Parts: sequence; structure tokens; C-alpha cells
Amino acid sequence: MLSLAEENYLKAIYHLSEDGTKDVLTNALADSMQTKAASVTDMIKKLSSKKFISYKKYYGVNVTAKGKSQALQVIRKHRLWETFLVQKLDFTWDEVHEVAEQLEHIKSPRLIEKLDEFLGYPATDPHGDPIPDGNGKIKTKPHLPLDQLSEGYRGIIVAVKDSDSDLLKYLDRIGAIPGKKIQLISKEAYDNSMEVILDNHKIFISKEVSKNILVTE
Amino acid sequence: MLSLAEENYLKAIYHLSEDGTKDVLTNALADSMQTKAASVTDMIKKLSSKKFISYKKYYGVNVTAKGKSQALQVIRKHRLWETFLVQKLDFTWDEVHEVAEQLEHIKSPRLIEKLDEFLGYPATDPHGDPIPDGNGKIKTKPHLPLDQLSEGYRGIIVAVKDSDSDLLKYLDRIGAIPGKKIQLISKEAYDNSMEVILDNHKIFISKEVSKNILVTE
DNA sequence: ATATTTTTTTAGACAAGCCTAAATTTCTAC
DNA sequence: GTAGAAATTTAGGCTTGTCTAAAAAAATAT
Repeated sequence: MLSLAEENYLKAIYHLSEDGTKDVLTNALADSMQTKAASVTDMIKKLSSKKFISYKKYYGVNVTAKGKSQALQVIRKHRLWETFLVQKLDFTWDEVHEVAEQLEHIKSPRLIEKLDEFLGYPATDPHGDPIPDGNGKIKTKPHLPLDQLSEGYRGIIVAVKDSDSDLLKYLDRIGAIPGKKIQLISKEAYDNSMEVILDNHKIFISKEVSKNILVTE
Repeated sequence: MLSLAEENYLKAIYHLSEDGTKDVLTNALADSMQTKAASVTDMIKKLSSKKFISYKKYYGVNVTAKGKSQALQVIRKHRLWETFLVQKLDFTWDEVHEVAEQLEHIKSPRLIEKLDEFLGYPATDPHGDPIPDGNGKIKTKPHLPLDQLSEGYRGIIVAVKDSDSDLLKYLDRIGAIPGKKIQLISKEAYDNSMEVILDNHKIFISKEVSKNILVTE
């Protein structure tokens, strides 16, 4: 049975390694976990001895198949709880992250099965991120950050980065919500800010914001 | 902010002290927490220094007003989650205790407010135990364990003791559920077993079982 | 009233997870 | 290729919550 700290490290390693190709470096993990490099070294030794990650001294870590499956279980729980909070308890999508960080560690396979059923087996969480199924399968839709597209692009918002509460409040206010149509009218060469159409409204957004909006190809 | 262990000790002390009159002894607490007396002594020193309990060496502990209020917040969360699990996720009442033991430690006042609203502000949990309100007020209905009553008694089941999963399965099977009418037909002097009417059915129950059924006076 | 038993506390140790400071390894510049 | 910088690991220590064994206090029995 994984401890709370072990689950959090594993999840962070999984997220930082993205598709599992890159090595996750000690300092990157320390940053992400808001802790010190020395603490990270301790923990990766432990996770490595338990075969959740593979570790080459000084060169970083990677999740093993076993570790990935565990990480996906935690992510599944996190995203199901976020969906519950928004759909059933009327939380706004910028309020759910912290609570879900706690709820994701509740140990009860039955609870998660029942919750999934209660929510109608949702495919994605409120931010558009896919919810892994009970076997750890995850269906990722192809998507790109909006800042990498050029004038004339038309598509649909697939997801938004859910890291920052202020960003989420802003995105909600301008209607940048997964499922919505979006059109890129013009892009300023100088700062890569852009004008887009959302809900039949023209609005300007900065490059910083556009990086956090993920759209269909 | 109380740690998980501190919350669990405080809750156990509150439950063992019943109405707050009795002193809770170190060994009783060690039994209830499934730990050793020495560990209990350590923890009660900590809780005492934080003013959640009053402690007289060798004579046991009692919750302070501050401690009682904290304990009731945890109990409120526990009972709201149990209600959620049964009402919304179709758990049976013998399955909810362990999961609620975990969920009761989630820290989010907003979550509990929203959950309470979602459940329609329930007065009791599935076992009939009253749910404290947001201010820690708890409305206890007067009740007695069935084994203390005599032939001819008629009343209503107020609550059942929720400690044991097998007991709960049995009570469910015979229909001994809070709200149901119950009649005491006869009581055997030798072993205090009794015959009762529940749902128009006559059944025999042992003293052990009758102690766990709480009824109106 | 004192001896024995029971209960509780103290003392000292351990694991998990974190820290700082120092040592080591790798990377980067020339 | 080597010196200095940057990243990582090691060493040793701290806190929380647990334990066992020993000491101390309280309860009980005669």
C-alpha cells in the first residue's frame, strides 16, 4: 500500500515525464513537490526499491509500468472527484483542485466504482482532461496549445490547463470552456497576443493565456 | 490544524466520555485506538497542551469545550459522508464505516456545507445517529437500548449501534432499521433473549442483539 | 497497614518524511 | 582537457507517532 507522500511523488513524476520518454530530474521534481532536492533523493530511492520507478543516479527517474498504473489510478480518482464537485456539488472549476488533491488519496476501490457510475461514466473532468478507466486506460484526444496555431484556425477547445485558480476564473469569464468552438482571427507578431472569436464575441488574449488553451488540430 | 492522528484520538475520547461526565482512562483509549498505553500517554499530553482535553495524570482525560467542538466537526463529517454513501452511491449501511473513517478527515469547510445541502440537510445518518450542525449543535433524541425494556413495550427504533458490519447486515435482514415500529412480546428471564414484532413478523433476538437496538422511551 | 497487583507514565528506540550542510558527480566554458 | 559552476547525493539531525521495557503511582487484598 502506497503512502500519501509516495502517491504524490508518483503522480508528479508521471506528470513531469509526460509521455514517459523524458527522464525526470531531481530538481524538477523538488520544484514540483515544493520540497528540497535531498528529500526527493530519499523518496526516489524508496519508490525505486519498490519498483514503481526506474532510477539511474544523477540522471533522473522514469515510472515503470507498475508505477504508471498506480499513478493513473490516483489521477482517475482526482478527476472523478473534480467532476463530482462541479457536477453534483456546484463547485466552480477553479475551486476543485485542492479538495480533489485530498480526496484522490481515499482508499476504496468500491467507492470509485460507485462514484464513476453515479457520475454516468464521464470521459473527461471539468477542465477537459481525460479520466482513465478502472484498468488505467486513458483516451487522450489529439490537441495543441492555442499559441502554436496561426490566423484562420478554427476548432474546438479540448481542455484547459488546470494549474491556476485565477487563470480558470478568467477562462470561465470569457467562455473558454472545453467543447466550445474557437476561431483565431489575428495574431500579433510582436508579442504573440491574439484576437479570437468565442461565443460570437471577439476578444483579445495574451500569449500566456493562449498557451493554456488546448484545442483540436 | 489538527493532524489525522489527533482528530482520531479526540473523536475516540469524545465517544468514550459519552456525555462528557466520565473520565476517559488511558487503557480504555488504548483499547479503542488499537494501540499501546504508552502511545496514548504521549498523545494525550499533546492534546492537553493544545487545550483540546483536560488531563490529570493517572486519572484520565476529558474533552474541553474546544475539544468537543472539534470532535463534533469530525463526527458531522463522518455522518454526512455515511449518508452520502448510502443515499447517493447505494452503499449498504454495513459498508460505509471504513470509507467514512477516511473521508471524515478531508479538510474543506465548503465541501461539507455543499455536501450537507446536496443531501437535503439530513438530521441523522443511516444508522439513526444525529448529525451535528455546522455550529456543533447536536439534537439527540431520548432513547434506550431495547434490552432494558420489558414485555409489552411498544415504540420506534431510533438508532442502531454501528460498530460491527455483521451486526448491521443482520439488523438489515430482520428489518431493524431506524424509524420502524417495534413491539416487545416476551422476554426470557434466563438469558434475556426476547420475541419482538417487526414489520408484522414475530422474531426472536438475543440480548446481545437487543443491546444494540436503540428505541424511543 | 502493608504487600501485591494493576494501571499509568517515563525512558529510550525506531520508521517515515522532511531539513541543512558538506561531499560528490556531471555539465559547461574556455 | 581542465577549472569552475550546477546538479545531485550523502551525512546527520529533527518531528510525529509508534513501540518495548522499566519505573512509578494507584488500587486491591489480606
